[in-house]
Amino acid sequence: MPRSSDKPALTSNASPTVATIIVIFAIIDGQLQVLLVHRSAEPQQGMWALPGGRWDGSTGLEAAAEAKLVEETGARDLYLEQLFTSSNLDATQPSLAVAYFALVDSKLVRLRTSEEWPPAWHRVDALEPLAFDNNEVIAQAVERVRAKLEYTNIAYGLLPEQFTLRELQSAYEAIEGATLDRRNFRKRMLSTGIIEATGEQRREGAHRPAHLYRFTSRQPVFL
Amino acid sequence: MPRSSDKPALTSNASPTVATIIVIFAIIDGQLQVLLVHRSAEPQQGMWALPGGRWDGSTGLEAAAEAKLVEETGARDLYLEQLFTSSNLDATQPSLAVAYFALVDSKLVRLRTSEEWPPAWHRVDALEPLAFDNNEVIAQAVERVRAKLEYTNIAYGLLPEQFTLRELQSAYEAIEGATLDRRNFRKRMLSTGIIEATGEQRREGAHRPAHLYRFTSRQPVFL
DNA sequence: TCAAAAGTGTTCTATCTACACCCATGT
DNA sequence: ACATGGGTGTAGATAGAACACTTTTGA
Repeated sequence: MPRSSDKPALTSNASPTVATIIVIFAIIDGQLQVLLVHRSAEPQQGMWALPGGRWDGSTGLEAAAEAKLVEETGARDLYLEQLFTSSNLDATQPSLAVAYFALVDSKLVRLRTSEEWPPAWHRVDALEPLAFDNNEVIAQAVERVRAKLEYTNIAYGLLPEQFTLRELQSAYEAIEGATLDRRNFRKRMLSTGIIEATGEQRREGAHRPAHLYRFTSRQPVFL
Repeated sequence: MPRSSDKPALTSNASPTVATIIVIFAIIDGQLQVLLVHRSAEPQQGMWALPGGRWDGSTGLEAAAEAKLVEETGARDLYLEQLFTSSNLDATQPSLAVAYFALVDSKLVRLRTSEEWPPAWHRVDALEPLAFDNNEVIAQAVERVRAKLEYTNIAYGLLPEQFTLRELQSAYEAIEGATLDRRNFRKRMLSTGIIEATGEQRREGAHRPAHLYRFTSRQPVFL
């Protein structure tokens, strides 16, 4: 889908640089957190920033974002969705950033630890000022995830194959930033049909064991 | 927001070309229609396509899209929103297309007519095969507009400053592709508070005059 | 037997849906 | 007076919100 004009292209003064950046979410310690890297080079050296990198055009955009995601998390087959594209005018040359967001199961993630400042999880509700307009990008991503939680099954990206209803509810509560009623939550989840019981249970601790559930589909589904 | 990686950029093999394309919607003859241009040059010469053009980097992306919109419609201050960005792998060089959609009041539009094949409105529910993946882009735009109609005031983009409830309802019906109950529609619109009576009426034809309404806000508002 | 989390139903409220008649005007 | 579209209210159904006690287990 290149140009679709009926007119010849304008002469470009400088070739734009294109970057992909990713907002990677996980639920950690019952909190919605985002993965940030430490900038070791100018500009904005020393600040925390979203992972990303220059797009070299050798693959599709989404494939490039996915590669970056795998590089940072070691995990595959995660939920990945495009957010938006922004252009930057104050740079010396035209540049674009295509932002994505991803949902990962924190238990599957293995972060790089070799560097002096390794990537780290940060709570979205208490972020320091980040490089570029990354705070704004994250805010938009959070908004999108919150909205989609209501009418899609995207929570599957945050949870393992099997999970208890309590774990699912905790994920919802972390993202919505509110506590939910256990009975109503259960009714809602089961009535929409996005999850189903596996028949198995999990015993842990001095209390009644919890039934395990799975998502009926691990593809994006609208309700 | 250029690169936000902690690593040096990869060497790019070719500079990507970036294009903006716009899905321009209007309600015409009670139908949701989209503005298409005729491709006079290869590739895809002779096919209908979405208006767009190469981004030269001299302005922001959205400003470029807006300029194209003004060029095609002659109208200003319209609703414009980014849809998504797609990359094209089969082109000889890397390319990106950033798609936008716009809502315009058909009465304000003055199309160019000088060319042999001037731009023309086409019904979205009966589109022929278009250039590139434009059919898919339009389908996504329609879906987005339908969804946003439910929980935002974006319909203001399609209507003049003042309008009757019947006109507003017709716009909703054209987009949703369904007929609505007059009484329920009125209650819903007024209870959400997105519109208000102007106090004026409009007489036309041998029947009771209709009250006129306006949107309480002509900025994007979520309900 | 106690502590700790899992599991379960009912009532109330608000919202949405369906539906039919009178009103103001121009011809 | 009649044809045309504008304007209005109510009753039933549905969905969401509030709310407390019993069950199962390990220690």
